[in-house]
Amino acid sequence: MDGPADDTDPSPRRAPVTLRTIAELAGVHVTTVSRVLAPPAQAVRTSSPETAQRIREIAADLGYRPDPHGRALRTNRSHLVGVLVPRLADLVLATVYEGVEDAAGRAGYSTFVTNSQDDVARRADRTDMLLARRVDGVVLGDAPVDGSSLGLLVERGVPYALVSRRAPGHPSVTCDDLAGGRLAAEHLLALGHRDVAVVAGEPYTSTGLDRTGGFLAAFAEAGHPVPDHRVRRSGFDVRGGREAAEALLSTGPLPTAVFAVNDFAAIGVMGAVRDRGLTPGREVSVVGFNDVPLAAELPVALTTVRSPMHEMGRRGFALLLAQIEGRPWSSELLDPELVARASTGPAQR
Amino acid sequence: MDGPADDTDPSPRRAPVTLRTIAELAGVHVTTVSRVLAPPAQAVRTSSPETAQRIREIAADLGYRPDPHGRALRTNRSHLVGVLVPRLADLVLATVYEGVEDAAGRAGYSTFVTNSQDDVARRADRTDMLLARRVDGVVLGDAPVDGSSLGLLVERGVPYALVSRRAPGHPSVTCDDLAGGRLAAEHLLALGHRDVAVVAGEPYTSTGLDRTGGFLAAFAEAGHPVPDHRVRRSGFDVRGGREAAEALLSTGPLPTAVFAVNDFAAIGVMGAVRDRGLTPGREVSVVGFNDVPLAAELPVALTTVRSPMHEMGRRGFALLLAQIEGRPWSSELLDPELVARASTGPAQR
DNA sequence: GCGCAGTGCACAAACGATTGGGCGGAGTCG
DNA sequence: CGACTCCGCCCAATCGTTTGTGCACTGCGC
Repeated sequence: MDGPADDTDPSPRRAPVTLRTIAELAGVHVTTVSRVLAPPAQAVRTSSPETAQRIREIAADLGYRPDPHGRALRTNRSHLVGVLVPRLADLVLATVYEGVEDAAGRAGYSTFVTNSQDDVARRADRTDMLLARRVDGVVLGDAPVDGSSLGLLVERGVPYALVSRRAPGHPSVTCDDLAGGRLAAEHLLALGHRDVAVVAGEPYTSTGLDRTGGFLAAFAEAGHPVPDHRVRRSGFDVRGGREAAEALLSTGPLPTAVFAVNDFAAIGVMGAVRDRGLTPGREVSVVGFNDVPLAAELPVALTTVRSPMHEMGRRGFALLLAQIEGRPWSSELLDPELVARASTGPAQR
Repeated sequence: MDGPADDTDPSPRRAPVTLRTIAELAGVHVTTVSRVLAPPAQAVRTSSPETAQRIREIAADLGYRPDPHGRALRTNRSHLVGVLVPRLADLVLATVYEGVEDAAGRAGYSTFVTNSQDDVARRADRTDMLLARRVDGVVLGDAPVDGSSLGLLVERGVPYALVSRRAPGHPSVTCDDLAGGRLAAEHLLALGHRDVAVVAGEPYTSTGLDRTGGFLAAFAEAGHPVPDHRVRRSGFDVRGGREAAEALLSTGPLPTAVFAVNDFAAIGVMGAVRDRGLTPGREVSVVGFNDVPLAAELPVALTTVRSPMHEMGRRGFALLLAQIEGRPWSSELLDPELVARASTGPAQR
């Protein structure tokens, strides 16, 4: 269709502008240029105002951008961070990543993001790739709750921060999922629901565990413990939610409400509910988690617990940066918020 | 919660292993090591089998990974490519990106991905950032159909490839969207639909334009031209589809079918249909585009035109790589495929 | 007039990898 | 036995940046 570029190459990748280019034009040594152009913070041995001004003008004219490889080689700082997520096609993690990238960009860092697919071998492989790229640190959005898989990083002394999923003893920024589970429970309790079921997510994730845990604790404390057979593990996607819901809805009496630990799983639950000729929010209430934009737009708008996904990403990067720069830091727990919509209503019996 | 790391730093980021480390252990010069470890393709001036073997063993033992910065500095090749997408939180582009990353990884490249938000200023800013990082090329998933915004790349002589959206005269790998629009039209025509509407996407994208164009052409050729007021631009997300559908459904007689150029927009259309007390697939048929995984899982499974998103990403990278390596290349058009589901049925009057 | 401090630069050595060139030694051939 | 070839390896320069140190000059105080 287009064919190879003809050989009268229009722009032969013109010679890059380096410190030396500028130094020659300004009639000074590269050292001087380097010092002038360095961030003001470390401005020792400064030049005369006129020289500095002249150098800055030339640099701006030529559109000088320091070569990150030269810099990295010399300083042993790549200004690169790796980001590991289960799947980028998962809207939740994609949003978290946007937050990471946002904060990283502001701090002069670039990010590599890659999918681990929640697979042990692949995670190791991708981590290895990131380290080979000499990243300054790693943001992990896919950590299993037992903290396994962190060994390689710890061993190499590479800073890391967990986001979305936490693991005890490791730096993390997560949503307060226990509190979030409770919010969902309190909402359903207030609506009169006593006989409920939980689509609990993957048991190796703190998100699944904590949200389920908070929910169950609140029901137990209210005097309505949820029996084990009403709790079922699931994937975090639509199919996972649907499958779990089908199992939960087909055994014994119908629960009056279902809590799914993820919005997409909740969408799957609604599908299963509808398949049985029922309407979400009437015969069976459904609560999700995360409040993805889609949730508000569904035919039956989804009641859900909003988690600050973007914010988690931003703070996760900040936590990582604090470690990289040797500043004090601490893990964070961000507040969830209940958003009541049409998919929940008074318990019907 | 965790506090700063205590000062008995467990692993002081142990000294990295370089060519010199290996050379000293093997009792040879770094040059020799470098040549032994270079990809076999350029194996000139090779060493004796014994030396090579010894070097390779030491390298493997020490887990040597060449420093990409040193290499980039010397070779002027960073093995880095940039990827620009409108939004990573858009499942379609996230999937395309997975394809790019997949192919890039196999070829020894790493990728920076970043959101342009379809905003001119932001796109320029992000492109600039990518160039500052010295990428070897750029994959563009957000190109406007008029090819504007490509100036900076052309001017700098940086190779690029368009994916998902094409622009005449620029290298691209896209779905044959014209054919895809026709597929949707033929499906509806076969079901007896004559009075249809189109949710057309953004007019600055080839995806919106071509899918709409193919659809309209097929209806016109069948003798049932679609009047202008039945075609409405829209965003590519649920909200955009819903808004466009509300406008289309509220003027004049109800169309018997709606074609949305994107699955999420189609979900919005289904929401609007339902809001009017109608059922998708009965009173109003709905066709989407892309076949995202969610489409099959919806309460009313969505009829849609499948586009090879992952494949587009992989081939897009291959197209870029061919340019980087100076091999011949050409743009590609991948075949779409109709997937009929419950959201379409015979025309009802 | 001399010493001294301070200013404004320059010099040079790294960081890790690649690569053209050179140099001994062994093998080949006449 | 000498010349030539080729093998196997080393030398040194280079990419662009940062940074510790040194040097010349100015101006000041005594």
